[in-house]
Amino acid sequence: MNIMEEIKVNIANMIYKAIDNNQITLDEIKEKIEVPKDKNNGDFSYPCFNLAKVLRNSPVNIANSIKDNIITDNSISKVEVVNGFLNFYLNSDNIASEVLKKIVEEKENYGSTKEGEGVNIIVEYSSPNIAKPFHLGHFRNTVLGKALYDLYETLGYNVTGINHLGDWGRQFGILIEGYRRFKDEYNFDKNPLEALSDIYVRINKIAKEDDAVMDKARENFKKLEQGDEELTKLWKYFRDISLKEYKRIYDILGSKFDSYNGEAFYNDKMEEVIEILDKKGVLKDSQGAKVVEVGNNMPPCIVLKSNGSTIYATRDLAAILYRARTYDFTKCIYVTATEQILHFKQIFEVAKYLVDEKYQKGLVHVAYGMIRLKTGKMSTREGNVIYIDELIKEAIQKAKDIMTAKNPNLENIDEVSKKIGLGALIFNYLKSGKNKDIIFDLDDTLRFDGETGPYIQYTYVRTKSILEKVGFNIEDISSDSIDYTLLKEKQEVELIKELEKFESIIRKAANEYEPSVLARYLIDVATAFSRFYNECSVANIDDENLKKARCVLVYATSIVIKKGLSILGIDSPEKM
RNA sequence: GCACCAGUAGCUUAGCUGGAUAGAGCACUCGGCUACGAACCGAGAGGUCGGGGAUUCGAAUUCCUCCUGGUGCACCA
Repeated sequence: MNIMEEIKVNIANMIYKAIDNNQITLDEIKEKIEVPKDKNNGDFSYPCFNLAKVLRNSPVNIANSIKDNIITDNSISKVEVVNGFLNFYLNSDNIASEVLKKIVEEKENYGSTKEGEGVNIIVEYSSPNIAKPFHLGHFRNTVLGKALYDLYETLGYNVTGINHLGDWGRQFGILIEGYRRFKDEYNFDKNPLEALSDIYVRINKIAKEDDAVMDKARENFKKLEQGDEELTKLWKYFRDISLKEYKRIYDILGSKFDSYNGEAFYNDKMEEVIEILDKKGVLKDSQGAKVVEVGNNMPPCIVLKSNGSTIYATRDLAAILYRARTYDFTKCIYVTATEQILHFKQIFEVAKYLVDEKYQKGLVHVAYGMIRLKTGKMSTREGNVIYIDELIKEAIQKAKDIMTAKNPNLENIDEVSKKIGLGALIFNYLKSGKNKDIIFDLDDTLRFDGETGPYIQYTYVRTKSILEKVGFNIEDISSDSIDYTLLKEKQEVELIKELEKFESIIRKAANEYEPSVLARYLIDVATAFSRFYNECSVANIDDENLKKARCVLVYATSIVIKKGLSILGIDSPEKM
């Protein structure tokens, strides 16, 4: 339990004793205690309105009576009654030393816990359909999934990242058809993925108007599924080209995968799924296809198409079975766009028949909003997309331009501009809730001021800059020798309270599958530090004891920012 | 038509297990570099929390209804 949580429990106990009425339980009190939005109303607040009925008295009288009877310890500096709220002000001396001692002791491990030890979690993310270049949609997915991966890992879980490549399906029948027709028109040595994608766009246009082409595509895929040698070779070629290009981008983004087993991997694992479903008697014929009813106003889940072919749902079901056996997961998280909500609802229902309840209940779909252009939805087939490669290049170039203007003598300017450019890009896609659709706007995406990645990175650079100037080294200090009660300025206390939240923020972000919680928190930390920085000098003061205490505070801030950004997939440069 | 998501300041948004004056950032106006880095900080202006009803001592938050936008609704993934 972290520091504030302990204090909250403590306060609940004090109120419980002060009320001394057996109609109110300790848990009820604890549940009602809240953190006031306005800091002027204290650190914790207990609204007394709901007591009015039980105690047959006015909220204000009740609050006053609690205030008169309460016995506080030295963690509380003041109790006040305002409009029926009982407000508690904490003794900041205690918090300062508890928080900073903890950070000095734990260093880079601050914020990490072991609560997930021995628990297996799968995060399936990125999962691009191969033969298509990486675009903004993939980017949002990849960045979100990577953050979830790291959030759970920080909480001690044993996390497995799976890239469920879209490397199977009728689209390959189409692509093969296109490749046969147009391959001679392209230079596959130079930019193979671009060539493939162009072919894919072209053949799709033709297939749209010519049913014969679509029939041919279906036939191709059917053959591929049956293991046709020539087609398998082609398929492997497409896959290799694509994966090579994706891995280049994953490397840039710092995302890690423990498995690239995509849909094709399950080609020989679907038969068992069909058998199990059949044995359980839930497989039904419907208009020539084999389906499983899932109820709840949902259309049935198609498991075999009327031509006997499998479908993506079949592969996802095979994956659930395989993963339950292979990874013994407690949670299996799927990161995809909102369009697939129905699909996952369906297969999660069907999973009831395949795996134990433990696994079925652990299936989680994390859906995120679409990224659209001002002109409408992105579509590879329509050739109307933002390619991530180009966007990254633009971001890095802009960072470099700014740095050559502001800090022309910086060493490693290329390396740093890469970190800043990517920081801006990644942060932009993680800072708001995942449910929100995003309408792409280049100027907005590449902002560097205000609530952005570079703002937080800049704050980190300032912490390092101070520590460098005073020659601070964490290894040299012993925490006991430092008087943290000297940190009394408003800005110091606020900053310390922000740093204290780190662990509970990580937990909240993970529980809600919402990295934006962490992203927004880092803005708060950076803002609190900037205010401190503006008001409280560290290097230029005479009081050596105060200087030491402030140095630790600066150090502690640097730890939290660097680690927080790293979870989001953003590097912290030492200088910029 | 049915289901899910979203609608908060000019723009991007936080707050949504009900609590005190709805917080930020961008843009705008004003102030702060002979300063540990101004990619910063402070102040100001800007809000019918999509509309209407209900529940409640109290609603941006819960419920109902309507409007707008997005997405999905059987052999694509």
